[in-house]
Amino acid sequence: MHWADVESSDLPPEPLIATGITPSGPIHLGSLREILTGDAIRRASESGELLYIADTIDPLRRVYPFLNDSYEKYVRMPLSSIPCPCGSHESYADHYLEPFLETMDSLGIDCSVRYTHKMYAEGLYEDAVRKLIESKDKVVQVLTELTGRTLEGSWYPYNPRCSSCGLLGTADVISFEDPFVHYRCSCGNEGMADIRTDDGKLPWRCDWPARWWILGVDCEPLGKDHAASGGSWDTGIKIIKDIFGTSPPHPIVYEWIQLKGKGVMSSSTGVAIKGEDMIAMVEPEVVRFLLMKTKPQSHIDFDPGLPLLDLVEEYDQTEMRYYDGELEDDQKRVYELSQIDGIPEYPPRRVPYRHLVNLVQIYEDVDDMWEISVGDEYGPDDYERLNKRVEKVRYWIDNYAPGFVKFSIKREMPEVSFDEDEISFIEKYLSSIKDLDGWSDDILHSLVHSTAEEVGIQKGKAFGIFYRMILGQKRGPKLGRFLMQLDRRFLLQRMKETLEK
RNA sequence: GGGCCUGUAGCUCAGCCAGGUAGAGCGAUCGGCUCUUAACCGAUCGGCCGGGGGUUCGAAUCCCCUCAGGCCCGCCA
Repeated sequence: MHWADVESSDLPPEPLIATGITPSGPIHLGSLREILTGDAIRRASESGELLYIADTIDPLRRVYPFLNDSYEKYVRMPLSSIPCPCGSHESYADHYLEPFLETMDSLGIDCSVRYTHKMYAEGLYEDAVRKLIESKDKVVQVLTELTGRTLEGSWYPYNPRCSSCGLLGTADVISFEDPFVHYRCSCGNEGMADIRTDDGKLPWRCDWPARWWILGVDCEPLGKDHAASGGSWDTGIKIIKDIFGTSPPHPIVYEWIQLKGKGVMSSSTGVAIKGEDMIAMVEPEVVRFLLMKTKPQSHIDFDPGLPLLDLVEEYDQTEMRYYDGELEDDQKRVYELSQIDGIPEYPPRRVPYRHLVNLVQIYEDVDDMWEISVGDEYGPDDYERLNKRVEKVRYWIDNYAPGFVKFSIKREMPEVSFDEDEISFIEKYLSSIKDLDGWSDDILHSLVHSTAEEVGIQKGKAFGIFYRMILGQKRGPKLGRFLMQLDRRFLLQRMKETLEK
């Protein structure tokens, strides 16, 4: 049974699944794992709802490396109240959230988005805050017991936001006169926070169980950092049981995704691939595939370089086998859970990604590529799919491909020279193919061998001639196939030109 | 010190939850083809399932112990 089906069998038929993020920086593939894990569970359940809770009231922790120094003054201010870094979004939080929400949409994730600053502003937290404040001693006891630390005397299960400086966590609570929390801020301001509004927030360890209680959460994927003993998951369980009197959600602990050779993905260190980047380099189905085929508790070493091609190829192959009926149940399920918008009625035909890496560098224009190279083998229905994949391949080549896969056809004769042997090779080869009717990969390829033998030069040298003449570099794509992709007149013309020099 | 996860073919992993003849992809080798790469097709090679013990007619799978690796564990989230 697929992991998503196993997990959902432990849940009520219509579970409420919650996941969340603090949008303090670019949102990366690791966060995609959280929401996609939730999405898989939702799909595996008969029906149910998936929530994406953006912790927008959370304060900016520090000036991250990707921010400029002007953000110093916003440290400790809620992300929803900080100006957008680029100026075109409503807030700092939206700046990072918006592209990610678009990515989630492209991935076919059906969820409703909640913003914690709005949840507080709408008064959703009122009862929870009151309960926690009234049970303060009990809360302190839980946190002390489970975390093994002692809380400061000034600790309070509610952090007011100072009405003067706008910062969170800088005020000491003096008293609670329902529904107002009286506080004194380190900036000198004294004020009152209304727990029915977003005048303040709960500290994380209280906020999390409060959410479960308020929303009635049945299931929540959580990163392994939360799951460590004495962590916020442990304390959350105890708080929801003892203070709110209900049960905690069913947890699904997921492992981190590492960037091959660079360590764990993390927004704050910049070791990360943004969600947007993922769907820019491969189809969204492939992104889902990566996460659906891997159990949440296994860590993933993601390598966006050459191994990315293996991933795409594996997806294509799984897809073909799905329609051939060759897949085992689990693999079938992986394929189904990887789809964006239902399972295609007919098997989608895709030009192999690996092959496109070459074609894309030969043809600037997709229509030329279609016309000259792939159109014969594929039908009109495949054109749109090709077009999309070509965009992905281009993005990959520009951003993640290793240098040796890159080349460009030189429209003008490159600055290269050839010795006598090479010239006579070109002459012989040219005269062989000039009047040849049936060009094919094999013929062009084996002709290189036979011609090289006739002229008496090394074969490696013979192959190199073409790359130097056409690409201006020593190596290039597999030759027979490559020459076939070129415009025939261009190839002949280039060879003649070389001889004339 | 505590927690979670992972050790299965050269590499990446599936199989473990519901015990019943050890799998896939990639790589390698060979052939197709006197044949560069990052293509294709076919075949072959490759593993006392980290180690030890237990349960069982039977263990990669369940239980206990052990070794190795990864990550997490002040506050905050």
